Amino acid sequence: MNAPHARICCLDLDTFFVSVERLLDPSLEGKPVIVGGRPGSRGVVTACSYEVRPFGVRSGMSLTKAAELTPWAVFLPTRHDTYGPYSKRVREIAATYCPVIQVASIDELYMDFTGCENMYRSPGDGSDDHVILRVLREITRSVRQQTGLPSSIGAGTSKKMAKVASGLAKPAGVLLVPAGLEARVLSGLPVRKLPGIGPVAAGKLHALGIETLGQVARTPLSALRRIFGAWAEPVQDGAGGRGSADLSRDRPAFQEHDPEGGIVGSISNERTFREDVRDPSTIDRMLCGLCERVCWRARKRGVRARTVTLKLRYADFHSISRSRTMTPTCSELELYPVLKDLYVAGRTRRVPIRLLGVQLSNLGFFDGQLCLFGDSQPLHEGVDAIRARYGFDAVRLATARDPREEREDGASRGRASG
DNA sequence: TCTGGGGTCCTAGGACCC
DNA sequence: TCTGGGGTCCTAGGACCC
Repeated sequence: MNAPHARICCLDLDTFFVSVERLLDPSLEGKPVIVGGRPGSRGVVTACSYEVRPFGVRSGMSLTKAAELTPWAVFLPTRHDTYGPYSKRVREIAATYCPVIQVASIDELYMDFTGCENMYRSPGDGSDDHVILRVLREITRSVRQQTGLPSSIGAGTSKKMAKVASGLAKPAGVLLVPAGLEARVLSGLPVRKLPGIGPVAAGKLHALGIETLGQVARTPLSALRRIFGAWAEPVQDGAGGRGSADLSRDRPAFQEHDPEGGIVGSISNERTFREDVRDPSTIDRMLCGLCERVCWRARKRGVRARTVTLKLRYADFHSISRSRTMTPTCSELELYPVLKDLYVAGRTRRVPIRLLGVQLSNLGFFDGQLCLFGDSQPLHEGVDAIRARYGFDAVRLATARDPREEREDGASRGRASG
């Protein structure tokens, strides 16, 4: 068994959504930019530029809070459809350098350069680690030249080490943690730096006086089990710089650039209302619209679901879910009545509703040629054919249509023709 | 810190079967 | 009829990631 080398690399696009917005509007370059939505809306920061970080703005923070901290920032809506092609292009560039790639998310991918050192060695190169470092710098240069996007790469002996290193390398840097030096790099870092330690676990660790990854590495496993359960060992290994280096073993990552193309275990859509809602017809319309949308996405992927789940969040943020497992389906005509049942069963409080969500899980592939829906098959085929050409909103169930939308449509048509 | 939307995985209890 | 244990499925909730 050969000793491990730092050949697992994590490429992470710096402030990805902001960077794409700047490519599309160069006047944003150098300005404080926050992507997520208008400051008044009920949303969170999905990405923010380095200009606003000294003021405390972070992704995940409410837009209201972000607007308090940096009212002078440029606030942009998140345009998810826009970013995918850039992500795909970066992936293609990485693939020209490395044979083994695992896509982790829209702005993050892993590469395994094990055995590639000699392929890249040129006269005058030093150690194998130096060869890899040179290649990684070349990759970030290529990404910048070919897409305009800044990126950082971390390298280490495991995925977790590479991920942490990429964070330390930002912005626009490359950092390789040589085999054997992991603990030295990690031991002083705050516990939140390790993937898998979130706000809740960090709070429990702090309560025990544990602040750094070095302390986590020295904490008895039994104590960590009480906090992390089944994850205790991977977390402690990670804190010590050990961990999985296998890019193939994990489930194939969800491919966000091609939202309907990946293999996923569930399909869900949820929506927060602009204002908390009591009106039953508004709730009904949202429920129907969400049901249509997840069913449409399932049919596009060729899957049916055995389980449907309704998610409901009250105005006071208390959330519940109600699910039912049944004969596999991807027809809104079958699922909508089930969802209404689940809603009636789950809506036990009189508090207004903040959010509704619908999730399909227990997915299985079906053969598109089979008669799936009985009498309603021609209907679904017709609806989906129209949507394939004109988009989801081209056809809607009557329940999902908002009478106000129709008035607005009419008004805008009136303006356009007048 | 008045908190989006898309996912993944784990836990724990109860039903049901052998 | 009572009792026990193990396995699997379903349901509900929650932590975490980007």
